[in-house]
Parts: sequence; structure tokens; C-alpha cells
Amino acid sequence: MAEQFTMEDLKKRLQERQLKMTPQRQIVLQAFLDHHGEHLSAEDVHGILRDGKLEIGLATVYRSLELLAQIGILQKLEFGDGCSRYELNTNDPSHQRHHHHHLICTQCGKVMEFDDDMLESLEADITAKCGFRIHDHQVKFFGICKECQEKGEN
Amino acid sequence: MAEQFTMEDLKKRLQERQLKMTPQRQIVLQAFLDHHGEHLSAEDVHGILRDGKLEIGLATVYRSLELLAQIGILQKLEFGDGCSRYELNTNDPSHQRHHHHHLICTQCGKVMEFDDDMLESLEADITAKCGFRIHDHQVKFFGICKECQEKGEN
DNA sequence: TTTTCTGCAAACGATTTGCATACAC
DNA sequence: GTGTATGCAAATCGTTTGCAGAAAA
Repeated sequence: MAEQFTMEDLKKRLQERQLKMTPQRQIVLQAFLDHHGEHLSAEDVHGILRDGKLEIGLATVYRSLELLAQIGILQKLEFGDGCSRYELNTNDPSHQRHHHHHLICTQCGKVMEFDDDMLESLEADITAKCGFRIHDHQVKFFGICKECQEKGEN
Repeated sequence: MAEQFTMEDLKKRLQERQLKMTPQRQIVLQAFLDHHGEHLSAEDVHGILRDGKLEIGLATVYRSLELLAQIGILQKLEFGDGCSRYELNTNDPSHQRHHHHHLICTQCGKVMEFDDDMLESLEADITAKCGFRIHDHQVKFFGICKECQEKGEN
């Protein structure tokens, strides 16, 4: 079963790599825990923390996001809106990756999610044919969301 | 059968939209025809044209790339290397999209391609469940390419 | 105490924009 | 001729970096 990351998980992963547990790294993770399921940019995180009266330098936000992605707690995403976004990974003890794809509406820009693990067979196929050892995949679908379709019918 | 775009295709698509056929737009398309299968950035295209003694402003390259993508001749790609890249679409008269996925080596940064049209069933599934009308998809696989695996074994 | 981290401000690089001129139609 | 496109340079915006001081281990 997929679970959420805790501060303890963060501490453990940092210690394993001789990295330090700092309040800044904690509050960046906290922002994602408080905004579960959202795709936050560095500016988003900075604003969320600022609103919560938690001061942090923007450069530190950038550094923390990259670090949290490197140690597997966050996933870096590119939706083509001019900035990198991140989402919380699932903390799955069985090491099974839990995948969802992103549905990007080309009209209103909304990003929805769709759960699916159907690409594993495709990955096996690619490895067999190309010798490419796959660690991860990202799938983006572009189209028009239900709401925009309904608006367009008027 | 998938075919290449020609200058006539470009002219036709421009005229359909009251846009003008200019030498700059032609040479940008020509750069992609001469570098079939490559993923070119704005700087790449600018350099290719400059090497061919074809002067063009960098801003015009950016504007042409965006325009060619909008009229369906190019496909915009994001590989997370800090710049947008474009590749030539296939000009398929039967309107069947011809898909390939990108395999990105996280070690050497090389981008390979893998032909596959297996996501159509997944698209139908998404449309049925979410009412999202899909126009296109992009799939990126991250992993280690064959060569980097062999180097790592030493 | 030693090493790493933070915050600030400056630097950076890709991309966009304003505007006068040039060109396609 | 009319409206659009180009080229240039300046502006913009997300992101990175150098460095001195602060904090974790």
C-alpha cells in the first residue's frame, strides 16, 4: 500500500547520504504534504511558506526541490508552462512504483491525473529490443477537458 | 504511409491561415528537412542556418518554430535540458498519427527513439472514464542506455 | 570544530517584446 | 498599398552561483 512520506523518512534519507536535516528542508517537504496532489513550482512553494509566515530564501527553495527530487521524495515535472514543477512521490515500501499520467488541457491549461500501470509491458519490450534499462517514465496526454468541451458547445 | 513535409505543404498551411510565406520560414523548415530525426533547439537551427550562410535573426527563429508547431509541421519537445526542442512531424495524409517515444539516458543525456502505437487503447480508456478528448500524447522513458551500461561494467 | 547549508545579490541563459524598417500579397 | 514579418536590442523571467555568515553534526 502506498503511504505518505514523513519527516522521519526525510531525516533517514538525508543521513544515509551525509546530508543535514535543516528546518528549510523540512518546511519545503511540509508544503507538499499540506498540498497533496498538487504540482508546485518553486515560486508556489515560496509563496505557500511565506503565507504561513515561514521565511525562506528562494534560492534555498530551488536547492531543496532539486535535492528532494534527487533523494526520491519529489518527482520533477515539465508541463511546458515555463517552469519546473514537482509533486510528492508515493512512499511505497514494496518498491513498486505507482504511476499516474498527466492529462493537460491545451485550452485552459488544467492538469488532471489518471492512474495506470499499463506501461510495464511496454518497458519490457523496449528493454528487450534496445537494451535500454528503464528506471522511470513520464506520460503526458494533450487534449480538451470535459469542461472546455462543454463550454465550446455553447 | 508517412511522408515528409514539402515547401508546398508549408505554403498551403500558411495560406489557409492568412499567413505569409517568407524565406525565413522556408529555411527554418529546410533545416529540419536536412536534419531529419534530430531534436533541434532554436540555437541549433540558428547555427545550422548560419553555417549554411543563411542569415536570420534569432528572434525570428523562435517565432518561426512556434508558428511551425502551431500549424502542425513541428512537434515541441521538452527533455529537461533547459531549452525547448522541436522535431519534424510526419505528414500523414490518412491523418493517423505516427508515434514514437523518447528514451532519455539519465547518464549521458542521449535521446533515442522507439516506435510504438500501443497507447491508443489507453487513450480510449481515458476518454471513457474522464471525458477528456485526447489529441496527442508524449511519452518519455528515463533510464540507462546500452552504451552507458557497458561502460559501467568496467 | 568541521563541514554543510542558507540568504542575498549578482550573474546567467533561454525566450519574449517594442519598435522601426522591409517585405509578401 | 496594406498588413504582416523581420531584425535588432532591450527587457523579462526562471534558475543558478559566489560568497560570507549561520547552523547542523
